[in-house]
Amino acid sequence: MAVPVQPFAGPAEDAPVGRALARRSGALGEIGALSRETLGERVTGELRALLVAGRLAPGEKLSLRRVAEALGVSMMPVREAVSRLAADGALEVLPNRAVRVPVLTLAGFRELTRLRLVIEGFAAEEAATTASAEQIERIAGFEAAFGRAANAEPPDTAAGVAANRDLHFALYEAAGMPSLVEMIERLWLKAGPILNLDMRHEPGRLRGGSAVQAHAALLAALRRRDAPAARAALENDIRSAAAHIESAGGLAE
Amino acid sequence: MAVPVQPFAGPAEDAPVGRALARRSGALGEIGALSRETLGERVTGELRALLVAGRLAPGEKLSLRRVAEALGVSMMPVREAVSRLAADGALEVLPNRAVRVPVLTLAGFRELTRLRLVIEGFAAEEAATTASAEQIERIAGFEAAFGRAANAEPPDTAAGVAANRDLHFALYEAAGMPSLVEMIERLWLKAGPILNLDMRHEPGRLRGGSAVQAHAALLAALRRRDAPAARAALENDIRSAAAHIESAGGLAE
DNA sequence: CCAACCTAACTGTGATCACAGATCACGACA
DNA sequence: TGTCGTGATCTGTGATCACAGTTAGGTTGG
Repeated sequence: MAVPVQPFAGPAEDAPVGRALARRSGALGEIGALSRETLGERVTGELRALLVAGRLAPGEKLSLRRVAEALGVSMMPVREAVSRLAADGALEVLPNRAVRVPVLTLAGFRELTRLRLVIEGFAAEEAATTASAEQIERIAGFEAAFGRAANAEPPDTAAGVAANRDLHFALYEAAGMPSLVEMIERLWLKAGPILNLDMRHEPGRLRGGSAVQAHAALLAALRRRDAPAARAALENDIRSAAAHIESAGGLAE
Repeated sequence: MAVPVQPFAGPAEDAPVGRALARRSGALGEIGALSRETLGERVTGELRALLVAGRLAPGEKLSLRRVAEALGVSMMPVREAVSRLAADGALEVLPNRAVRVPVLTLAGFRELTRLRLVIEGFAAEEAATTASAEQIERIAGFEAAFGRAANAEPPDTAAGVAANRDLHFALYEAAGMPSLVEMIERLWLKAGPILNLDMRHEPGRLRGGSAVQAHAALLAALRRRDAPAARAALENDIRSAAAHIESAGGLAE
C-alpha cells in the first residue's frame, strides 16, 4: 500500500489560533484558543490532502491499520476519517468491506464534469456580481502564481496544482455561499485523484496553455462584472481540462 | 432528547435481495445474496429517515449513548453514523463536541433554496429529455398519490410528505446521473428538518394547493419533453414551498 | 437573596480487545 | 496439470473500558 505520510507532516495548526478575543485584562488577551482539533479530524485532513493532490492513486486499497501505523495513531481516528470520506464519495467501501480510492469510469467522469459545469459555472456568475475588489485582487494573485508555475522551465506541476486550486476556490468563496463551496469541494475530492494524478505524470504544458488563457479571460470578466463571460471562461477551463484527461486515458471501462 | 425509535422499525431489507444471478445449475440460481448491511449503515439510515421526516427538530441535541440504547446497539455504530451524517452537514458537532441537529438561519435557508433551484432545476431539464415512458408513468403515480393525500379531509400530511419525496426523487433519478441524485439528497437532508417539521405542524392546505398545481405542470412538461417548462414548474414548486416556510417563521436569526 | 463554588452525572474521544469474514498461498487429490 | 480444500494472515466491525471535558444542581458563603 505504501502510504507516504509522515506523522502529521506540516504544521498541525491550520486553524486561526491567534484570533483576537477583543479586549481582555492583562495577558489574557494575548493567549489564543488552544487547538481543539480531534485526532479524527486531523487524519481526515491528512487523507483529504493526499487525495486532492493525487498522491493516492485510484483503485489503491487502504488498510486502516497501516494508515494508523503510518500516522502514529490508533485505528480509531482512522476509522472515523474513513467513515467521513466514504460518506461523501472520496473513498469507497467495496462489498468486501475493503476500502479503496474510487476508480472513476468514463461515464462517471463525464457526469462529474457536467455537474462541475453547472455548479461551478453558477458560482462564477455569482462571484462576478458579488465579489469585492479585494477578492478579485486575491484571485489575480493566484492567477499570476499559476502563470509563473506554468511558464517555468520545467513547469512546476506541484505549484501549478496548488495555485489552480487556490484560484478556483478563491473565486467560489467570493460567491458568498458556504454550502456551495462545500458542494464544489466534494466534487473536487471525487475528481481530484485522476485530475492531479494525470497532471503529475504529464509535463502539463498543454493544459497549462489553455488554462492560462481561460484564467486570464475569467479575471477580465470579473473586473468587468460580466457574469456570463465569467461563466463562459470557467466552463472553457473545465472543458479543456476534461478533454485533456479523457484523451490521456486512465479512465476505467 | 427522546428519540422515538424502535430498534429498527420497518423491514431492514431495503436492498434488492432476490437479484437474479443469471442461470445456475440446480437450486443455486434461486437463492439470493444475503443482506450484508453493517450495523453502522442501518443506524445511519435510521437517523437519516428521522431527519428527512422532520422527526428530529432543529437544535435538538443527540447523545450517542442514548441513541445507542434506543436502537439496541453499542455506541460504536452510532459513532460511525454520526460521523457520516456530520460529514455531509445533516448533523453538526458543536465546538463543545456536542452533537445536534443544525439550526438553519434565514440566510442559510435562502442559500439552500437557491442551490436547489440551480441543481434540481438542472435535473428536471435533464430528466425531461432523457426520461423513459415508464419513468414518467412512475412519476405520474406518485403525483396521483400526492394529490390524494393533499385533497383528503383532513389532509394526510405523512403520506403527502412521502409522496412528495418519492415524486421528486423519481424525477431526479430519471436524469440518469447518480452523483447528481446524491447531491440533491444531501440538500434535502439539510433542508428536511425545517421543511417537514413545518408541514407536520401545518394543515398543509396552502402548500398542498400550489404544490399540486406545480406537480401537474411538471408532469405535463415531461410528457411534452419540454425541458424549460419542466424546469420552470419545478422551480415554482421549490419557490412556493420556500416562501411558505419563510412566512411561517421558525428560522433562526 | 444572590453569587460562587463544588460535586456528580454525563458528554464525546481514543485505545484495546474479540471476532467473523475475506484473501492468498501452499499442498493434496484427481 | 488443473482444481479443490485448507491453513495462516490480514481485513473491517463491534463491544468495552478509561479518560478528560462539559454541564447541571445543590450547597455554602457572602
